Amino acid sequence: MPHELPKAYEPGAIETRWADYWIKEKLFSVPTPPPGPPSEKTTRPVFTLLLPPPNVTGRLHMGHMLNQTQMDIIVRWHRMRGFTTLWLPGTDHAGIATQMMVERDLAKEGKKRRDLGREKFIARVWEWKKLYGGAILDQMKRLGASVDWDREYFTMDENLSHAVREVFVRLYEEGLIYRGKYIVNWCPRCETAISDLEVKHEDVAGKLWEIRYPVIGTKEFITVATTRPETMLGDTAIAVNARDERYTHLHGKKALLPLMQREIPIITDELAQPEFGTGAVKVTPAHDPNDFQAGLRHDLPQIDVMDEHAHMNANAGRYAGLDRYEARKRVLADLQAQGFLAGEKDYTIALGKCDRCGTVVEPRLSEQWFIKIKPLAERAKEAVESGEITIVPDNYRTIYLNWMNNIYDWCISRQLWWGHRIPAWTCAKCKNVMVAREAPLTCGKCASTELEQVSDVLDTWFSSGLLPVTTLGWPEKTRDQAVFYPTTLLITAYEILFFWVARMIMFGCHFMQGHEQDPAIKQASGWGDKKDDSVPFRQVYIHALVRDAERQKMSKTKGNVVDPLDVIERFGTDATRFTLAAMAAPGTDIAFNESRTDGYRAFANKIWNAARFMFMNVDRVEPGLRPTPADVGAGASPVQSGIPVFRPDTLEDRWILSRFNRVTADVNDALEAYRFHEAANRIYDFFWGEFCDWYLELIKPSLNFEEGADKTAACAACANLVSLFDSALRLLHPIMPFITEEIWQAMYEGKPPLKSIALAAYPRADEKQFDLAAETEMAILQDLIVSVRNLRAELKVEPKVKVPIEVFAHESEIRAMIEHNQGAVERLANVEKITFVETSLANRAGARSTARFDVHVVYERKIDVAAECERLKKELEKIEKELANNQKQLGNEQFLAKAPASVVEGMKRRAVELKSLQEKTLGQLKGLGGSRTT
RNA sequence: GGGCGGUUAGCUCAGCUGGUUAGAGCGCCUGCCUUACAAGCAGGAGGUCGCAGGUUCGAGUCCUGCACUGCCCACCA
Repeated sequence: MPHELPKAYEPGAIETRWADYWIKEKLFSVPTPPPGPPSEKTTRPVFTLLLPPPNVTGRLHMGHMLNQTQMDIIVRWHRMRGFTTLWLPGTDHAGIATQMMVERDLAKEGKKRRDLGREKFIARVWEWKKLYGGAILDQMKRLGASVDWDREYFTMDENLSHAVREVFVRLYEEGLIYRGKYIVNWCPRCETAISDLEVKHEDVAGKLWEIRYPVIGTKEFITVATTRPETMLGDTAIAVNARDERYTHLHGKKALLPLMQREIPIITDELAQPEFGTGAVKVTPAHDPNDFQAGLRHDLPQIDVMDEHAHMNANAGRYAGLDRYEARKRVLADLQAQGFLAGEKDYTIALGKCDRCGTVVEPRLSEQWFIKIKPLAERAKEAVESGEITIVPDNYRTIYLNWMNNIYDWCISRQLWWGHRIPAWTCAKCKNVMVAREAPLTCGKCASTELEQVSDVLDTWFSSGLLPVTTLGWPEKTRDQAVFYPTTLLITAYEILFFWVARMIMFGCHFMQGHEQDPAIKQASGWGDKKDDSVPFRQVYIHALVRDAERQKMSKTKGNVVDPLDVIERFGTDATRFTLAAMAAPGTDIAFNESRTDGYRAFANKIWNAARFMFMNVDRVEPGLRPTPADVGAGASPVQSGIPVFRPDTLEDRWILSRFNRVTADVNDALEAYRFHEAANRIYDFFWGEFCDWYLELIKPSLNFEEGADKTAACAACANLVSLFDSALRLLHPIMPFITEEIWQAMYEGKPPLKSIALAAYPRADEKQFDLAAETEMAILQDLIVSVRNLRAELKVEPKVKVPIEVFAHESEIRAMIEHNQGAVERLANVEKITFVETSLANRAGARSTARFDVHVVYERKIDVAAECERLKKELEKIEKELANNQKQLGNEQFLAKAPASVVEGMKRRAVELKSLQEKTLGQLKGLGGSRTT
């Protein structure tokens, strides 16, 4: 074994080397399972996971890293447990986001996209994509994400685009896609419609203005309130509530719109609520969704007073050309001057802003394409209600269902250039619009050949919502689909629960329903009995957001973005992954804290040095020893797979074997429930706190031929050490893939039985290896050693001085056990000699007692008597407080009657212990000449 | 306006279905370069679990109210 390893672990070179190796060897590629009769290989369980596709021109941030770390842990874990494991990577063309970046780039040259024209602009975006696209995938490689790189996709790949067109046409034919002129959210900067989800509301201090409209034929005015006075230029009515008696006399009358001198009717409509403001409301059908609906009810004209830049247009009369806010100022000034402004109040408004660029969104009347969402939502709701899809943690289930219940039609058209173009054509002559799979040659209505494709593209989420079906070959019926659909799991952040997860469920259920596999394909794939399932995945795990150390959301504008690559550079990928795993308790956001990562870098170093220890000793004792290929990869029980079988002989062997199996059980359970922090912490505590701190220390004499150990014993210790180390590495591998691979490969001196530890079997707990007796005995031994160390510190014994101790064992078995492990006590507690005595040592100074033994360090104390008295008093106080509590409980008949026997029993045992401790501490205090003051 | 979280040691966080003495990492204090590891080892200090009630033999854990804090959803002028 290679013992010439550097003393400190340097992750950088090692990590990039293995990352490259995994890719070069195509270790994580999953070819389509071969046709033919099912073989053992093809009947293994399948695990499929779709990577939430990052934006093609994006850069890795902490959120990605958390997301990918969790996925990689789950994926590696499944792979090691023998699943056929497919993790599908890809990138999203990210319509608006990418277009914005290129526009910004163009702006540096002083150009706008319209200067280039559509075709040239798109060519430029593709260039940009070539240049910057996929950078994030390279970054993923650095994380060790074990995806199938041979199946990488891009949402604008030809096959995916084809599927998108097919979906559009089908939905249109089913009447689920329609086109119409409605009020949509319009971003004047992006010059496109955006969906409700892409609008972020923000409470800002605004004003509520009251405007008086003269009622024609009277001397009265009717006063309305508005937060957007500039839209009054497009008013086509005033509404009052029919129940509102204040306005009964005005029903049917007309008002004169100030500034525009237009006559508008006073109508009655539920839109106006008597409780609010003056009870009268201006109706602007072209600029407000509610007014729009009211307009339809009353057949009101729609007067659009703004253009796509939110500048006033010709309909705004002399305000034409002004920006909306400039127009607002002028309108207000004019109203004021003419005496129509009745009041101004402070008012908090929820201002809608474009999710992408932050520009204030303007409700705008325009021709758009929509998906009739309710029919799709029904099935998507059912899929979750029925448990076909489970959402973890389950509070997101409610959130999801709520959203589905209150869903509105989805505006899918965007006035952008970058994206999937809508497969619809307009006839230049008769304006007929045709939706088709391929460009039609002639107009279906007037036979004209002057047809032009609709210029809009689709919302990015339209294509990403289809990924589970399209990446596996839909609309064809492929073997991949038969095998891998439905995917098993989706891991994502809650931010995109509605944007993406909900849409995938809607689309997946809709398009896979009845998309029965050709029986021949099913049969040939060897997966024939798979239930026909339309859901895109069976489980969704929602994880938290990564925030900065101050819990702030990371954002570029705040400048508090932690660059994961920077962290990786300084601490290593393994340590960074471990940090994210260890902090990822379900439910709460993660405040990323570098000091934790620093701690886990130390953990990696600890593992490294434990490995060095192993290599050094094996080399010295039995250089030929190395793991044997025996069971690697077969899913054999832990500790026994792949290595010289672990043969417990000594107490520490039995103990560590038992502990390993318990930890293994816990880790598997934790991963099953996505309790990453628990899995990580269990391994950490085991490896450092038990394996390194105790086991390695305890086997040193055997390895060094001390305390009567002969060659056989030394070899046995080496074999067990190698065995256990191999298992521990496999247990840790999903979280820290690099260091485990490095050490594992080194153990096999470059000739491993498998190409990678990633393909080896994951440890499984064997309950037969649980050894309660060994754990109990070991606990006593540890307790004894710690007690002596404790006493040494109190007595201020020089570190190098070995001291004699006296031990009174309360039971003969305990005495025998301690005698048997005498060497360990002497070494680990720096003890010269152990003398067993037959009477209690409790009242002596420099003594300590537990339920199982009393121990006394024989040393002439040079202690500060006063300080020691203080300590004892404090100790006593604590004991007595607990005792009082304890006695109270035990004196309570209700408790005795109702509490489970084991609890009562424990309480009684504790009472005895506490009383004896109290007595002994008092004795010590007296021995020191102290008295109790409490 | 609805809904959902959080509040535990100086800092960052664990604590699953209520049960004997509430844990970890970092930081802090004391002492050690003990031939795997000073990125280490040994020992230690530090918490009335946000506040107030309630349920229970028993509450950090369950219920109610309050306070502070964060987030999501929402077409009311």
